[in-house]
Amino acid sequence: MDNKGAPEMAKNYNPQELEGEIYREWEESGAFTAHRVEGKKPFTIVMPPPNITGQLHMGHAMDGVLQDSLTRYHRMKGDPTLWLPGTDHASIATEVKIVAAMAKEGLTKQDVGREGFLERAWAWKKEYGGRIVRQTRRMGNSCDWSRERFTMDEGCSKAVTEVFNRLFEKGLIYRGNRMINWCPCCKTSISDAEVEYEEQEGRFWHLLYPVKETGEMLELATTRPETMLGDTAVAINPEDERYRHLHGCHVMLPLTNREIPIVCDEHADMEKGTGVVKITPAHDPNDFEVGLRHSLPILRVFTYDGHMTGAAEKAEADALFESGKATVNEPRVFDCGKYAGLTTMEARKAIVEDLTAGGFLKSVETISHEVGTCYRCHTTIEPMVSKQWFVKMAPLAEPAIACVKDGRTKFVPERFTRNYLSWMENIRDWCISRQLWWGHRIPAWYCDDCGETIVSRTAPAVCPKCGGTHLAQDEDVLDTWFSSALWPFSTLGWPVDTEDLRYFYPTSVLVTGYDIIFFWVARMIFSGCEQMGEPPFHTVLIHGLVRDTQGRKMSKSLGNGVDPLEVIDKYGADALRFSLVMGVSPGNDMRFSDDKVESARNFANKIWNASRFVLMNMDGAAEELAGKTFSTPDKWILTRLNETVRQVTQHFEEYDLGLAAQKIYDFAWSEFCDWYIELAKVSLAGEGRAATLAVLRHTLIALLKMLHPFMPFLTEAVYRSVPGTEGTIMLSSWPQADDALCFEQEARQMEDVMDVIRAVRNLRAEMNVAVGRRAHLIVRAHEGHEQAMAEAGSFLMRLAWASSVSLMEAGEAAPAGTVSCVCDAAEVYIPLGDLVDIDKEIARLTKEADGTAREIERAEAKLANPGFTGKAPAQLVAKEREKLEANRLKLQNLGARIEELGKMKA
RNA sequence: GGGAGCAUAGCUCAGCUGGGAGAGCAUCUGCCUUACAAGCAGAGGGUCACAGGUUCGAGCCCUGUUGUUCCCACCA
Repeated sequence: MDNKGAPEMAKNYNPQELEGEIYREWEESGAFTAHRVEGKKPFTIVMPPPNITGQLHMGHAMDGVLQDSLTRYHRMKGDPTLWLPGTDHASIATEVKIVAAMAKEGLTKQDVGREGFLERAWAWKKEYGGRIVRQTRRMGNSCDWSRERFTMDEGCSKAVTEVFNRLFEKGLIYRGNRMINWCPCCKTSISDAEVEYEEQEGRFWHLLYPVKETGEMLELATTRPETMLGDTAVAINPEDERYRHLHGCHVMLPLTNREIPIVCDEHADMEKGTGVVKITPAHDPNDFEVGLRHSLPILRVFTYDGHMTGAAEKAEADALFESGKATVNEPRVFDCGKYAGLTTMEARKAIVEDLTAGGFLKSVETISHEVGTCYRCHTTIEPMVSKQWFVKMAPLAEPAIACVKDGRTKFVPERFTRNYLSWMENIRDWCISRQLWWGHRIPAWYCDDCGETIVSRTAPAVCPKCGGTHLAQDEDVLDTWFSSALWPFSTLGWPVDTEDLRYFYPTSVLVTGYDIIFFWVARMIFSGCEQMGEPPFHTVLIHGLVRDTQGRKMSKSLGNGVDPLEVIDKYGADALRFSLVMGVSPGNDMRFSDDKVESARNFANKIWNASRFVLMNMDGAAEELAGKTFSTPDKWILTRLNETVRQVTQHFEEYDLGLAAQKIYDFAWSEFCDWYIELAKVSLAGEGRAATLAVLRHTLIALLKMLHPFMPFLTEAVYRSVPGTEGTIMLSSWPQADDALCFEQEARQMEDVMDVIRAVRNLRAEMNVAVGRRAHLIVRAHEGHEQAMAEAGSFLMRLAWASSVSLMEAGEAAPAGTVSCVCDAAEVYIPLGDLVDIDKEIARLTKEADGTAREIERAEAKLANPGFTGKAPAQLVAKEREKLEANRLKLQNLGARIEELGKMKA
């Protein structure tokens, strides 16, 4: 790319004309492609792969902007930078969508079969994965598309198989009958992390179970009376004096006439209710544990699709036992008889009715309690005993805890560390098998002949145990998070020892929302520690959720989601990007509103026009700073720029992107545009033109560079038009703070002049003097500011709308018929003829004098305090003294002026 | 039951290791001043939730209270 001259620039920035073209050029030129440079430390981010369920939403947009900003910043700093993109097959979420889509055609999974279903799934992936990638491009994200991955591509699938085998070989993966969370709607198990608890109103049924030995009625309470058919015991606390006489006794389970034991178990809490609790090992996690401790039968009464079991289910289970294939903890099944086939809710109603009729219901109470629901479909979760694959977590959690505790992995903001640790420290085994079709099929085969389980990297031909050939692969697939857990290294080539893997792993920063710390971040950390020997990233940058204008979560069902593409169409990608970072702080939610995008768009336009001004004046020539003599405004803006570069860089280093954006915004608008460009108009007309052109160019370039990570398109478009620039701004160098371009003293002097200008503007506005009415200014410089004020004339003319400026000697009497303002560096008199009202003028100045007097009083009190002068930093005390002196002087000047006016009046 | 966040201008939010409170939007006034009306120059508007404490000094640190949001937890 050769950047030459300024093209005709439109009066308003028009992003639509530029963005697509610029992105194409970036991509075609290979600017996004990461290159390994031996000896240089890389900066790596792996993109949290969006689900291929649909399209990107605002949350993705923000997530992407943060990552792209960091990526672009590091690329400009010269780090070999890789941002690796990809998508996630999202097993359950996608399957649910496809099933719903098929339902519209009147088809079910069974209708099309596994093969047919997977065909549809891949077609879905092609369509929606492609859409997501297109959206990501439109956001301007500079990811390395040559390294794009998909969780189910060949490499990632190999990684999954490899990890499964390794963990199995180490005994960290096992299969067994355990209590799992069953979603009767999705018809699959889900992990603990996938259960969302919702507060629901429920009932508390107080039941009466007759004790066989004593004939008394034992009262207990339950929220789920329909589970009672599966009760295999009643528990009391061994310490409970109330029931000591019942140790070793039995109850007759109502409606079934089944005799079940009364067991003593710590689980029964004496403080709660009657201290008696029914035990249903097949349908309650606690009861399952109690059942294990007391070797109670596990009796299932629900089918996997939410109905009561009957004769058929019972026969099936019995056959399993008879064939000897039932494994440990395999549940028996109860034939619910008259309730068989009812849904659990129907059964509840019927059972409660029957209990009432039989005199077994004592009372009903309304309560509100937390109910577990499926995070995908929000159906109430049914705890079930089921044969599933699990990852043994305790050994894996250990190093994952250690690396966060010893700081090898840090959370930003830090408070999420505690969250992570408490989860990891209390982790339970992870149920990884899913009764779904879309996903990585579990690499386990079962021998029909001898029942052997074979876990293998490739499909075995014969059973290693019996030599039989009747092998069938496990029907289930893995939890979608099993493959995303490997993302930081599977995407770099693992298990193959690739150069990318060696160079880019561990990655630098992981950027994601706090809502998936448990699902994903935690699992990546323990997977990285286990497979790679070191955690997958050194920093986890956590951001909040994007909410709507009313603070609600954006969601499909509420219909309050905002499509990033629509916003881009209307305001441009840069405006959207900027609105998603400006003023947000790490870890906190933000509200999205059109107002924010609009103001970001306005900012983009401001930059565009400031650039237009600079380029117009440059007229194609690239003035350099070297050898120039700078004016005071030149030195001021260079000093301010220097400070801004320093601060912005620091904010980037600390991941405070919101503050970085804010600093750039303030500098660009309030200092560069509002002041420097206006001041520059003066010197551009005079002999300082070349120097000012050089400073304008220098400052503009630095500003564009700092802004580039947030507004890549605009800054690129302008940068190319700046004479003397080469190539793309993307690959230009990040600005450096430079002490040689720091002029503190002149900068202060400039601020003094700006003060005077503000005071005059203020005065004029207060007196309603139109800009068109130019006025003569008489300036009386205060001691030490004579030189500065002598030089300030031209600036006052232009920025304070003076017709002429004259200087007054210190001792000279103030002119009559003027209004005045008193600043630190000078006082200014403005003859405004008939606009001047001496009484009003006296009142105005008196008010200001009063304020100044109060200010002096405050400072005096502070300085009289030995605590302050003794303990506060010397610099601060000095500053306070300086301020006091200045105010004393000001008060004196104001007093003199008021007195003068008083005499004039008389 | 534990833990965390938030509470600052009318609204949405910033505020770095404590040293006289800021922005955007909205409101009001005056301006098409030759980069920009998507703009310019001004103005008004805050007991920084409440109560204590530490400190010479607290929006910021500590304790408690209230309100609010969220996370975790096997309260049958």
